[in-house]
Amino acid sequence: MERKSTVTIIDVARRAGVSAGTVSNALTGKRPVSLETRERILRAISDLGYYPNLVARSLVNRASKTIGVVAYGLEFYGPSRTLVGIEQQAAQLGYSLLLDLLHRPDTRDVEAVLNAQIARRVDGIIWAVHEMGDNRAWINERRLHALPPMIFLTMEPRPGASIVSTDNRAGAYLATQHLIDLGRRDIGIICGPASWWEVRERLAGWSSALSAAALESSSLLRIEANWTAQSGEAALKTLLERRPHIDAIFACNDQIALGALHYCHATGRRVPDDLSVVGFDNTPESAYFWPALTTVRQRLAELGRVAVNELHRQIERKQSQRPVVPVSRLLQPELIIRESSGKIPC
Amino acid sequence: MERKSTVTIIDVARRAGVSAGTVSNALTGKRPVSLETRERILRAISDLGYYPNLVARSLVNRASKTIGVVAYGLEFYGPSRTLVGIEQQAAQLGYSLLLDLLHRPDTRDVEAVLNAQIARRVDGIIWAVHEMGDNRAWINERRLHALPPMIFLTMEPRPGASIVSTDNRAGAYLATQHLIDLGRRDIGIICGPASWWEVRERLAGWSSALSAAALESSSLLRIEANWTAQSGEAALKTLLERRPHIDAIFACNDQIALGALHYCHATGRRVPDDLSVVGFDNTPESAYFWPALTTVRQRLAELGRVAVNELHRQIERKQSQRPVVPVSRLLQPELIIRESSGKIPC
DNA sequence: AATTCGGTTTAAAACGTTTTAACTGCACTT
DNA sequence: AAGTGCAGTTAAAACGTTTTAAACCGAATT
Repeated sequence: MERKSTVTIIDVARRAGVSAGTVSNALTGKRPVSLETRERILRAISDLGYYPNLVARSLVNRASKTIGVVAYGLEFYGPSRTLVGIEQQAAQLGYSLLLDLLHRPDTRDVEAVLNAQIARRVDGIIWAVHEMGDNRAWINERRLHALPPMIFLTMEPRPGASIVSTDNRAGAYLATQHLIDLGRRDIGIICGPASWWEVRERLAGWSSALSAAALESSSLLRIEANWTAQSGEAALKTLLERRPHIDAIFACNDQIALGALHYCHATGRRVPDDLSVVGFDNTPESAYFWPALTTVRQRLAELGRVAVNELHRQIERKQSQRPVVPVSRLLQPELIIRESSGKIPC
Repeated sequence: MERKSTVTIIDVARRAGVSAGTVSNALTGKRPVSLETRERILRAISDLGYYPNLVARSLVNRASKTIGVVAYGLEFYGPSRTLVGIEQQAAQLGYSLLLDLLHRPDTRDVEAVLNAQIARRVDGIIWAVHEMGDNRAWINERRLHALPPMIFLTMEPRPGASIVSTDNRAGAYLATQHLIDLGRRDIGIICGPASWWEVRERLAGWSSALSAAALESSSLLRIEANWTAQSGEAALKTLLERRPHIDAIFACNDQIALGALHYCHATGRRVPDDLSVVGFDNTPESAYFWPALTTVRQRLAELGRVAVNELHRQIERKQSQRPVVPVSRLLQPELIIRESSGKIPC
C-alpha cells in the first residue's frame, strides 16, 4: 500500500511477470485475461499501490471521462443548486467535473473558455449560463456540429441545440392564476431584467393568465428589478406610487419577494390581506419569511441531473460514431401555497 | 480559423517548415526562437486553427495547471460563495478547477476521492469540507507529505497542515459583546451541530465574552440547531420554554436567525425590544429580513482567494523542488449592525 | 587559421497509457 | 495429419506534447 514516487503500469507488469498490455486488459476488462494471471496482477497492484494515470489514459483514449461545466452566478441559489444536481449525476455515471465560471453573464466572447475546455478534452459541456441579451449569438447549427456534445440550460429553443429548462411560462401562469383564484384583480409583477429569456417567459405566463381572466396586464403593472431583495423593495415602492390599488404581486424570485415583504412591513401594509405576494424558486428560507412565502418550486437539482443524463447519452452516441440528435426537455414547476397569499378579506 | 478533425503541433511544424520542438519553444517561450520563424509559426497556427492539447502537455509536464476542489454543501450560501472566490483566483492564476462533492460531510473514507483527483494529476487540492466529527482522522503529517500540496478550509490547527479559516471565535465574541453593550444580560446561543469545529469555536467566543462580563454562560442558555431556519425556529421555542427571560439570542448563522425571527413574530415578541437577535454570515438577504438582521460578516470569497494564492505558492515551491512549508491564515470577521438588535427599552 | 561562443534548430527520447497485429498453444474438426 | 478457431499473451506503435543532447552557423577571439 505504499505510494512510491510514481508507480506505472510497467512496474506492475514487471512484478506480475507479464506485459503492460495484459495489465491494461485486466484493468479495463476489454479483452480476456486468465484467472490466474489476473490474480497475480491484482496482487502486484496492491503491493505496489498502483493507481492508473488518467491523464495518460485520456491521451490515448481521446476521452477524459470529464464533463465541462460553464456557469455564472454560483453565489445565487439557483445556479449552485443546479450544480449540485450536475455533480451528483456526473459522479454517478463516473464523470469528473471541470468547472469554469463566467464573470459577466452577458459575455459574448466565449471562445476562450470554450477552447480551454476543449483543450482539456472534456467529453461534453453543460452550458449553465442563462440566456440574456445576445450572449447566445455565437450559437448556430454549424458551430455546434464542430463542438463536443453540449447541453444548454434555460435557453430559448434553437435548431440543433439540446436544451434543458424549467417551464418558466407555466410557472408564472400557476402563480398568477392562484392570485386570480383568490379574488385578486390588480396583479402586478416585479420581474428580473427583461434581457433574460426566462424573465420574458415568466412575463408571458403572467400576462396570458391575466388575459385569460380578462384582467389588465398593462406595462404599468410591470416593473423590473435585478433579482436582489434590495431592488425588489425599491421596485414595489415605485409600483405602488404608480398604481396604489394593486392588491397582489408576483415576484420573479424569492429574494425580490423578500424585498417586497420588507417594504410592506415598513409601510404598514398587511400581507396577505392588503397585498398578496407570490415568489419564484422556493428557496429553503422562503418558508420562514414573514409571512411564509407562497412560491413556485423549480426542481433545480433535477434540472442538473437531467442535463447530465442527456449529455451522457449524446457522448456515448458520439463515441460509437452514431449520429447525435439534439433533444430538449422542459421541467414542470409546482405551486407551493403558504401564508403570503390569501383571499380578499370581506 | 477552421477547426479540423484534430490538428497537432506536428501539422503546424510541417506547415511552418520547422520542427515540432521549435513550435513548442515558440509557444511556451522556454527557449529562444528567432523573430522570423516565430512569425511563420504563428501564421501557421492561425491558418490551421491549432490549439494545444493540454492532456498531452500535462502528461509530459507531470502537471496539469488544475486545482482539485473537494467540497460539501454547495447548495448553501457559505460553500458556494467560497467556491466563487476559489474559481476567480484560480482563473486569474491560470488554473482550471476539478470539482468533487462529498455527499455526506462526515465521510471518513476519503481515499476514493483523493485518489481520483491524484489520478487526474491535479497540481494541488483545496479541501473545502468543514471539519466535523472525526472526518479529519485521516490527516497526519506523514500522509500529507505523500500528497500533492493541500489547503484545508475551516479546520482546527494541525501540525503539517495549511489551513485557511475565518476566525469564528472572534466573530462570536464580537456578536456577543455587542449584545452585552446593549445592556442585554440573558444571552442565549442557538448553534449549529456541536460536532462541527467552527460551531465549537463560536461557542467558545460566546462564552468567553460572557465570562469576561461576569455573565452566565451555562449550558441551559445553549441549544443546537442544524443550520436551517426550521431548526432555528424550533430551537428558540425550546430555549424560551426553558429560560423565559432570555433577552437576546446569538444565532450561529443567518438561517437560524431567520427561523428565530419567525418564531418571535408568530408569538408576538417584539424584535429587538423583547428579544435582540444577531446572526452570522451576512447573507445578502439578511439585510431584508424583518427586522433587518444584525450579523457577523465573513469574507467568504476572500477565503477562497486566499486559499488559492497559498496553494499556488506551495505548488510553485514543490515544482521547483524547494521545501513546502505549511502556512495557516485566520481571516477576521466584522460585525454588521442593523435593526434586529437594540438597547433594552426603558 | 583555428578556436570559441551564443543563438537557433532539430531528431529522438521521454511521459504512461491503450490498441494493434502477430503469435502462441491447445482443443476441435475434418 | 492438416487445418481451424479460440483464449491468452506480447512487442511495438500509437496518443500529442516537452525536453534533451547534439548539431549547425556565423561572428568574434585568439
